[in-house]
Amino acid sequence: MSDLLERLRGRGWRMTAQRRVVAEVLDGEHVHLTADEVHSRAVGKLPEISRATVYNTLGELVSLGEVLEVATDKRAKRYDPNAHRPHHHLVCSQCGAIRDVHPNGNPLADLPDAERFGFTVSDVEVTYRGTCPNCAAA
Amino acid sequence: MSDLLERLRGRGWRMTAQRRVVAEVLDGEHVHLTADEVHSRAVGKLPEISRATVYNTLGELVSLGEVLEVATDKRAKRYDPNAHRPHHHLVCSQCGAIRDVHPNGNPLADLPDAERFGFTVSDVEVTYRGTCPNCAAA
DNA sequence: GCTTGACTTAGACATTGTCTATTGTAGGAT
DNA sequence: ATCCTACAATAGACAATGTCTAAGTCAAGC
Ligand SMILES: [Mn+2]
Ligand SMILES: [Mn+2]
Ligand SMILES: [Zn+2]
Ligand SMILES: [Zn+2]
Repeated sequence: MSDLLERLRGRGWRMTAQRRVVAEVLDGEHVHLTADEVHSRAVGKLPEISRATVYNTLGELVSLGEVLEVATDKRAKRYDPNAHRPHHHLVCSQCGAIRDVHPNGNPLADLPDAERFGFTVSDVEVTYRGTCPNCAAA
Repeated sequence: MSDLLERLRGRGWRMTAQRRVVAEVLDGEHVHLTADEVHSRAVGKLPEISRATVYNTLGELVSLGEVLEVATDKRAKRYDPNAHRPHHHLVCSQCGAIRDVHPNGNPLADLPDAERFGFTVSDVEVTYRGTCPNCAAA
């Protein structure tokens, strides 16, 4: 995720301790944290960071296209740093675990013209739901 | 939607004015209202109905499988009375208009085993995004 | 090292959702 | 028809999530 920091510097971002910490927290695979989860973890690394800064930074990262907002959970938005490799999500209905998945085919092509109601369709989001191995064992 | 009221009576529901009004508000095609939108419209028909009752009634309808919660909008849950005919959604990114759509194929079959991480996958939700004819004209 | 405008902060406020204690009533019993 | 009572509705407190503002701070260019 240091390449992210590079890109952001290139876009004129001031590199503050807060932004570095948010970027660190978002680093990794299958990361889909809520804003307050990002805040908690950020506080672990930089105790004085505020909620407002976390919300601001996440909002900026989304505007820049470096992070995606996903709605897999019907309560809070989740923030996904895996913005540069298109993918969908598989969610455990019991524990909420989320994995990135790459289905075959192109779901966009499966929407017939007759079902488009004159819309220009540009994007599709697929959420699979089920039970993860951990929850199935229990 | 009077068949809905019949089914609910069959399930032991007391028929109150409030529940009738919520059912009326949810009647129709392509209806995907937030709880507070349901409340506003219900107030138009029965001014003294409370927010709590609307939330309670919607929650019960969801538990009974008569209404679906959908997460097409990343802020509030939306309530969909079209629970008995499986479908997906097409959303205008600008004005938020939502249409029910029926894509070809079975997206569940498009998720390879290697991409299931040991989950038992039971359901899939597809959200198409684009621009509606109204917003395109403006 | 200054300066300055971008950044951070605390906390108020807004929206969405949940819960409880009290009051009301639908629908069966009489 | 009236009474009873368990179920339902209500007001409003509380919780969770998200937005905004005014004031203080500091990264980065000079
Ligand atoms: Mn993801
Ligand atoms: Mn629908
Ligand atoms: Zn699980
Ligand atoms: Zn539109």
